[in-house]
Amino acid sequence: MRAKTSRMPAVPDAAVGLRADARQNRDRIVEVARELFADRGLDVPMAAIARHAQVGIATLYRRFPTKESLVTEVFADQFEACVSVLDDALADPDPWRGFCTAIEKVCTMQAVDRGFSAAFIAAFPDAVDIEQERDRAIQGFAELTRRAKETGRLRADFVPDDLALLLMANSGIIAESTEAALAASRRLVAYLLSAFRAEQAESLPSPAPLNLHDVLNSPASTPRPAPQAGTSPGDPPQSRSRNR
Amino acid sequence: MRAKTSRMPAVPDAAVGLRADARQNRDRIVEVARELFADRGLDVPMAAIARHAQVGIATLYRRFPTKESLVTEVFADQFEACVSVLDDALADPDPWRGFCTAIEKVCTMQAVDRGFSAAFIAAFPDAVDIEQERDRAIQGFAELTRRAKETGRLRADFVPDDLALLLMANSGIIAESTEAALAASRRLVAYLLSAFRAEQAESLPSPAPLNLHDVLNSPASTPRPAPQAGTSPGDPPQSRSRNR
DNA sequence: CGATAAGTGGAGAGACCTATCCACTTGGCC
DNA sequence: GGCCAAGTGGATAGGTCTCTCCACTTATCG
Repeated sequence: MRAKTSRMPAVPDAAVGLRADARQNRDRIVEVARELFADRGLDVPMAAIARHAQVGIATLYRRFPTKESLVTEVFADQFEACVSVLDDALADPDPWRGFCTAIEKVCTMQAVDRGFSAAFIAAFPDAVDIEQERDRAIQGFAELTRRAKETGRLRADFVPDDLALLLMANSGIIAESTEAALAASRRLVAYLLSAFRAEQAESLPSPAPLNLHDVLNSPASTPRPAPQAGTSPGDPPQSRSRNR
Repeated sequence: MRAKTSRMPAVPDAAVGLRADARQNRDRIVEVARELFADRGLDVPMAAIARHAQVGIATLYRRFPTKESLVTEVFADQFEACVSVLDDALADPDPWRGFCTAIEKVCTMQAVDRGFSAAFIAAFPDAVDIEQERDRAIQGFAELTRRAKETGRLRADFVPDDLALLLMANSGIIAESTEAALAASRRLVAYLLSAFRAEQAESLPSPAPLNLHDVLNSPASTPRPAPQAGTSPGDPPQSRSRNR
């Protein structure tokens, strides 16, 4: 399975029939977008991306019809990196160590890259090939969890969905500077890994509050226009005459 | 110190010289705002708040010249509730138990109220009276930490600023439904409290990554216009002639 | 009861942001 | 070289949002 080496750009699939200059532009767009997303978060305006990539907005939008599609493309390989972190973890002869380092690595990636964190937690609503990877990742982590429990180092009442908990918690750690975020994330992860160890099995409250599948998929806090409490239906004017 | 009973509206200070009807409106605005913030987050439009409170936007803005001021007002007493949670904790004869329940309570408040969570983490840039309370809270928590360590139940390398870590992490736990968020938060807190116990003192990475004082004060992820990557200075057009 | 300061609603100014349109350019094949 | 499909930039439409302005209404006090 997965014959292709799968790592690095390797022609992003959608950039095949493009004219040379067009492709160069496309590449620069993605590159610039990745950088901007990383340190300003997902809500940098499309205009800023275009400007930094030195193309017109139109060009940007022809290549990526919607902002979401750009986000998806940009983070597709970041997600793949996560998957390969998991592969490494599964390959580790010591499952507990694999478990710990996998979590540490992914959380570091999250802490270092604002946009990645947001995109990761938020939405890959379409992204077909990602969807596949995602399921593989979930299964892989379940397997890793099982093995780690088998060694007796991971507490028995840990559930794979707790990873969702951890990822969301870690995503809350967003400091002014990247360094601070990284340090904070590291300490949080250290605390949590310590809590995951089998030794102190003080009973935990509920078994599975958040679903890992959802966290890695459902649309959530993406650039989407935000909850919207305005003119939307279900917001009746409610009479209460006064004045006039 | 703090002679006044301090709990419940008790005339919010700024609503003293108001005409009867005006004051009624003001109260309704705050009440409605609290509800909306709680379940839709801080970015409900001012218009929606005005509509629900059945006043014109102008009224809303005369009472609260800026959205931030409304947010501040709304969460001032919620913050006070936190402070009193801390007082309770300090009054507990068992410091470790006080420590745990204080954290549990505050995190529950955060999980149950989207807006509170955001406002808490985010910004009280002006709010003079809050500032005072905040310092008191920080000192109080430091004292609680000290006592809890003294009992030997809290690990020695815990630092008060770790509360900032915990609060930010907990704020990352925002699910679709409030119940899910609550359950998730509870489990996260349980994990973390377990990690805070003295027994497993596996060494932690860095001592103090986030500053509690900043987390409770500095402007951050408030409704503020968002990072802004657009026309702002330091975003040069960068020549790269092509076309035209 | 009336005068008047206090209070009010809603239109709209000014910023942003995503996304579209269209007249113009240019790479690449003959 | 020249043709033309492929590619391009910038103006702008259309949507939000916060906050301002001003002509009108009403509580309150003598």
